[in-house]
Amino acid sequence: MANIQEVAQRAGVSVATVSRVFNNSSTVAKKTRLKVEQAIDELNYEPSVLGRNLRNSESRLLLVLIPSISNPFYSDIIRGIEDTAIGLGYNILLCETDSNPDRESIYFNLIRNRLADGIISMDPSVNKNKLIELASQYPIVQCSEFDEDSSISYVTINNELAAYHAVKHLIKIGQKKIALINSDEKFLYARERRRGYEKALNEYGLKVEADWICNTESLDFEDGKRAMRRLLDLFDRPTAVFAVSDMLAIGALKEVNSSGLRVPQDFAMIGFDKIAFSNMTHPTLTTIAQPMYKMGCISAKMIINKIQGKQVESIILDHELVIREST
Amino acid sequence: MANIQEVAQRAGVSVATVSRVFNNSSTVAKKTRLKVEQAIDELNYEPSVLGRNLRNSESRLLLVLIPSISNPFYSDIIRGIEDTAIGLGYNILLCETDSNPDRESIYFNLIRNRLADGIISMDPSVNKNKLIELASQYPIVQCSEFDEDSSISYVTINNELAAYHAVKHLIKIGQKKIALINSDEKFLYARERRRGYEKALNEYGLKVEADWICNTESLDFEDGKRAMRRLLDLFDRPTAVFAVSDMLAIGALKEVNSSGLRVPQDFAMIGFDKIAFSNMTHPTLTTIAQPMYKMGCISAKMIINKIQGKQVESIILDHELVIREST
DNA sequence: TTGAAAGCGCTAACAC
DNA sequence: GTGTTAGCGCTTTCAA
Repeated sequence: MANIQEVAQRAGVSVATVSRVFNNSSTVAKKTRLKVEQAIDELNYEPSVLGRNLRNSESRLLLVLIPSISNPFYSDIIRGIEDTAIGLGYNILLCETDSNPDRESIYFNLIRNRLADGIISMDPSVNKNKLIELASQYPIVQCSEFDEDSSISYVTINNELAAYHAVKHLIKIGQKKIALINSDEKFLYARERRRGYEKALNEYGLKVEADWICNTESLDFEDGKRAMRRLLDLFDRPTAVFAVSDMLAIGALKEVNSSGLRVPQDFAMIGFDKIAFSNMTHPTLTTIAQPMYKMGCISAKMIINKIQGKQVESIILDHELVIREST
Repeated sequence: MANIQEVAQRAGVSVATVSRVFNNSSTVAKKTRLKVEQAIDELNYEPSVLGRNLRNSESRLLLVLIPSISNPFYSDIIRGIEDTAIGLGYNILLCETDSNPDRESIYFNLIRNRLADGIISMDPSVNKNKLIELASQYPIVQCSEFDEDSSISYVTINNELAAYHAVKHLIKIGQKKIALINSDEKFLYARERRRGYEKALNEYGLKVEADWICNTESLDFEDGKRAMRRLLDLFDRPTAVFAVSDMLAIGALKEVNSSGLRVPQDFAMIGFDKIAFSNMTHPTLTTIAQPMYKMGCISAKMIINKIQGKQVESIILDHELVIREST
């Protein structure tokens, strides 16, 4: 593969001129530019990002940390990030952390190695202290997840209000015995969504039953199934469930279906996230939509602004109730 | 962030010695090594990958091209690639091409820019000629997809045989009217799976009905639904379907469910891929499992061998029939 | 066992 | 408008 030297030689100019042509520096005569462009074509030349980045100490690469790419929740966010970042001349390194601290440090080192210019983190169980420490030296933003007490900028939704709307919808369609399938409340969003759930119940004079609140270990289909099993085994069964994630709701739905109850006639179900699958279940799932694509776009814009030294502010976006067959 | 210079200064040695310590060169005295290691610790030094790579003209980065991260088919493969690659000192750049040639060239340029050392492509609709041209200059392997007439190494399964097994399973459980929901036959795997379908029918004296073969535009849920709708509207309806992808099968299943037919009593369904979601449907989906994780591991090993100049050979792996509720 | 120095490919400051 | 050259951070030869 040709380098800038050979192009310069072939075009009969200096390397500086070749560089100027590539960077659209205006101070190149048309004739010279033409000569150079021809040489570039002939040699099929592409500048080495390595050389350029070393010189400029930037890589134009963004790290995107996610726990698992198999979680469809992240698809649209990532598309938003990619579209925005590529438009602004940055490329994306998708990093699957598996919520594993070792995996995570590998990726953290990538930014300390200057192989990436910034990080967008969507990992809720990220090593908090390390992230905060890193954020004091390098550009970092959080998307969807965030820490209340750190100064890392974020983009997210109002989880409490969204949960409140979900539960209120169940109440409005006549449900009185509403259970909550929540994830581990070590996560901020889980605590917030629980608050929203309780707020709606209180507002309509419904009692919060401890038995009707399940906490799952993770957000998998199986967790949803298990939680639903537990609820159906209760003496005083609920007749509706608000699950804090569609995957949990889909697991719960599967369990309800298997038990012979009909949805929505005998049982109502509402999820959270509006993942693509939530429209493929039988029946389709009512859910809360987060503006994922937009969240991705904004977080990309945010991190790039931060990299370029601009001031950035955290943003809270609106959610939307999507009513489908399950309620 | 400290650089090698500062570490050398602090340790009272030359930069060459610091480099030796970092690269485990044996020719460093214990005492010197200790001094250097202390300086490294104190300054919290991490070598710049940019500098190192420029010098060595390697990046230890692998590109993984996939059409869409939201397709769960790729999850396990990618996990296999990651586990293997990270173990061998390489990091992964996940590239979503959206099957968009423009997107694709961005990533192709990354390797021409020496920002990546090799490519694992899983994109079936990749610009074939460009990929072949690139493969003549850079290390490239194909995973799952491949071209019969190119010399690019690949790892895949025997698609014809797998389809044959799927259809044979339907026949064995008494099905006689078996439809095929296939994707676009511009893809090699689609042509191969069709051959397997026809072979099984022929072997058991069942006629191949043109009406019972649907080709879909892409592999989405909606395509499966549409295809199933068409089949159910036929005067002479099939009573079983082999879909060449779980997503298509799940769409078809949804349509069957909605039409009031019961699965598996009135209608049998078999998919392909064993994506996680195929176990979450109602009823759960019988499917053909590809050894995805293993495919990932092998393709990673393969590309790294290729990068290191070793000879590599294409591999065909075994598949497995997973019988669940839908048949 | 260690150091000096060249050079990987590029950009930008400076000179002409 | 263009060329010369220093230097980004590192590894590796060569010499001591």
